[in-house]
Amino acid sequence: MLDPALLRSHLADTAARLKTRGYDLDVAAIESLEAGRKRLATETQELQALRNSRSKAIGQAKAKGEDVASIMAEVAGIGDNLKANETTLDEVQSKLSAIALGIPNLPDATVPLGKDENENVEVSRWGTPRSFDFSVKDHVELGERYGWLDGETGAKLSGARFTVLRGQLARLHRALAQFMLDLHTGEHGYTECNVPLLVNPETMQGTGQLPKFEEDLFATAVGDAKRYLIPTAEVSLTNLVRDSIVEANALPMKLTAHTPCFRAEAGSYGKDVKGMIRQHQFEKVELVQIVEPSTSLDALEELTGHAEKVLQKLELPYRKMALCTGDMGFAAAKTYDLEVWLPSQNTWREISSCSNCTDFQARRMQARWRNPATGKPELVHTLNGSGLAVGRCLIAVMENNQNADGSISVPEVLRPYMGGADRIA
RNA sequence: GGAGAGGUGGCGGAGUGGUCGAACGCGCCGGAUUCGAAAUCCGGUUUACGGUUAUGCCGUAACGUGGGUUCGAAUCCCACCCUCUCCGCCA
Repeated sequence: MLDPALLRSHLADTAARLKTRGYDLDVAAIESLEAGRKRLATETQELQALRNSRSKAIGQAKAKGEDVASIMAEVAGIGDNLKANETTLDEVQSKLSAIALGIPNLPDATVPLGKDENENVEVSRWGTPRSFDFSVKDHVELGERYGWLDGETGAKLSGARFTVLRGQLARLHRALAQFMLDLHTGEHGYTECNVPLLVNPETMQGTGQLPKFEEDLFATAVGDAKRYLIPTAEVSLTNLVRDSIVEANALPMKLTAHTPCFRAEAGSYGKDVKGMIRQHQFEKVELVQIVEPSTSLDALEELTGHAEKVLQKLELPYRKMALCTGDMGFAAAKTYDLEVWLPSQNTWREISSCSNCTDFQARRMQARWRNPATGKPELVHTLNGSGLAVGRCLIAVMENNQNADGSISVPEVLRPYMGGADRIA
């Protein structure tokens, strides 16, 4: 959520900034609702003040044993007026808040302007795509060869976009997740968390998935309780500080978790249908930081570096992209994507997305810290990033490390997790 | 699933219809005392929104959530959520 003050006092400017990310703010609707809200709020408060003072007078009169009939008569009509006013005010406020919950974050000033992914800016590149002296296979072919990767059975069990992994490939998948967690906890200072995968609607609203993107989520309903499967551990980790005030010395808070992620992938029909690039269920090691507002831009650089470190240690070539205003996610003020090289597609594919959400999620969550300078609770800034998507990372390792005979070399850093094996076949 | 207890300010904990935004204690902040500290004493110590002759003052709202009764609700009624204890079941 944006600061409501922006919608009251700097509406035109805010609309212009949102326009750069392709969002059309309904300025006229907000102006008229806002005018009504202010008038109704003032009137309601005046009526309440009147009622309170009269009621108090009744109490005092009664205490002295005086007759209260005349005051009672005087106050009789207030209640109905007040109720009508409050009802209308509630309606106006819920309309305003429905609008507010649907407005994306404002882009940071350093974000390149652009309308879609074609205008993202390459910031840096690491490693060199390997040149093969044989014809490269994609991960599906490499995986099916040994019965490691089985999309057909996945479809039998659950439908399209589900995959079964077996044997050495399943182990390599686990090794990747373990390696990532160990790296982030051991060298980058993150605290490992094990978090709920099913969360309530309040939690989903806190990070911005609800109310706008419900169709992207898998939902469950047991009795009257509605819960959603997390599309990313960002949801659970970030909401750890929902409705709380953290002390300054607890910041920055650096959290990581390895979880399955569930995405409905509505609207992506026909995209990446083959293999395990785009699945309804995949695993990810997530990085989240809760920081003091003044440090969040630096924290984004740091957090992105932590994700990059995984790729570097795995010796996978990648490039770092600064997303343009038109391509950023709903909650993000600034985002870097990491794209890994996939030989079979002869292109770069997203494997991590690291965002600074500034106070956007914090405001939705009422997540605050006590600023020693003011002594007051103030909103924190939240950041998140994939470090990394395990399934896509597995694909990248398979394809980049494949040998002419179809075997796959195990990256040095994963060997301890693979019983010392240097290749799987 | 059955039975019971409870949800109040940073924490503990009073408060069962009328100056209750809320006693008291702890914690925290400022001051006094002290060479300094401890102890002691005095004062202060929630948040949001609105208005202001604004480093202050005034109004409104908030005692799990949402409704209801009432001139007036932390207090009474209803529904829901959550926590705890015991029993059952269970990885």
